Amino acid sequence: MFRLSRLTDYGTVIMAHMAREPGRVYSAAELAGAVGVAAPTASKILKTLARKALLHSLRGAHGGYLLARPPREISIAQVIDALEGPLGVTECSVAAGLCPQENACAVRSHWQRIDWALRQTLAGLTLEDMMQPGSAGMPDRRRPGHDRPRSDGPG
Amino acid sequence: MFRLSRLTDYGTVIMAHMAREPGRVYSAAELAGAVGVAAPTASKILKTLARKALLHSLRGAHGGYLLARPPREISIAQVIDALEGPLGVTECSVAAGLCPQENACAVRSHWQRIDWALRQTLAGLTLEDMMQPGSAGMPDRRRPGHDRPRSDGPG
DNA sequence: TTTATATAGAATCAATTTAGTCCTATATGT
DNA sequence: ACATATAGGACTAAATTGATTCTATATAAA
Repeated sequence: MFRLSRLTDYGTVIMAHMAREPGRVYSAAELAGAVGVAAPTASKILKTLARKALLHSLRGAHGGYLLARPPREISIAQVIDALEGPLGVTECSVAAGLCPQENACAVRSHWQRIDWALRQTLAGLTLEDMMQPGSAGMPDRRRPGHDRPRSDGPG
Repeated sequence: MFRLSRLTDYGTVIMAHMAREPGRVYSAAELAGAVGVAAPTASKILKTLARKALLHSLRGAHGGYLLARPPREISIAQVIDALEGPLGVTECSVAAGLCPQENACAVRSHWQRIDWALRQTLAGLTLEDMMQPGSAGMPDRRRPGHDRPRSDGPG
């Protein structure tokens, strides 16, 4: 599937929601309601994000969570790292080689390049970007009709 | 983990191996040995790739598989599509209508854009590229997947 | 024609991963 | 003291994945 886990997906939505009022304290229950996930699930995600220092937490009555930094200083790459560990397209692109053959080694270096490109994309996208609806406010968007990339093959 | 499945990983290695002699017919058993995966596993991957028309298959004695097109005309994006379906970073970025929050969700369009960028990267990388050693030789190697033998035998 | 080889495809089984929930401890405002 | 809220871990259930097995079919060669 090549997918993020659903918890990570929720996490980005929660973070984007919080980014709309950066200084505010949100309780787990409130955020669960706002983004439409079950309370224990939201709570689990928030605990992880707090442990990874992307959120600050306040315990006790009227406690909750708030962004540890301004939205423009929190990247999607950081959120993904917090919720599912170092990103990598294949196991061997992260850990030591799995392939006994020369050509397999060649494959590995290409995966690593892909990882790098992907990381660049995700590291350049911040919560500030993510909280804007649609594609209107995208930092480096391409306009339709200009600069069309080559298509994906025989399709 | 944001990873390709291991079968897809094997698939790319198998395809890269086959790309070294594009016109040649390889049996499943031979390829299994060459890349170091169990024969039934290689077979399963090859069947799928053949069904998706990235390989041609020849049945019967001295049968096997060969690339359906020259290596430079087969992209990694195509291999991934064949082995794990349409790539997409999140569920909602691929299929509409799964998430009740869809209309209100600010992040969806951003995921779609990331999908697009990733696809461009993978569509631009062909088997011809993959079979060239990229940069570094690899210091250590290990056998893929099957260092954990399953005992299904007596007992 | 028979036999050995090899893929097609479905079904199955086991292991792992993920999602979701629950419980107890601790901190804080009223 | 009490109500509220997070911390952290343990636990269960479900989905996904990896790997195997079985039957059918096609082909080359004896």
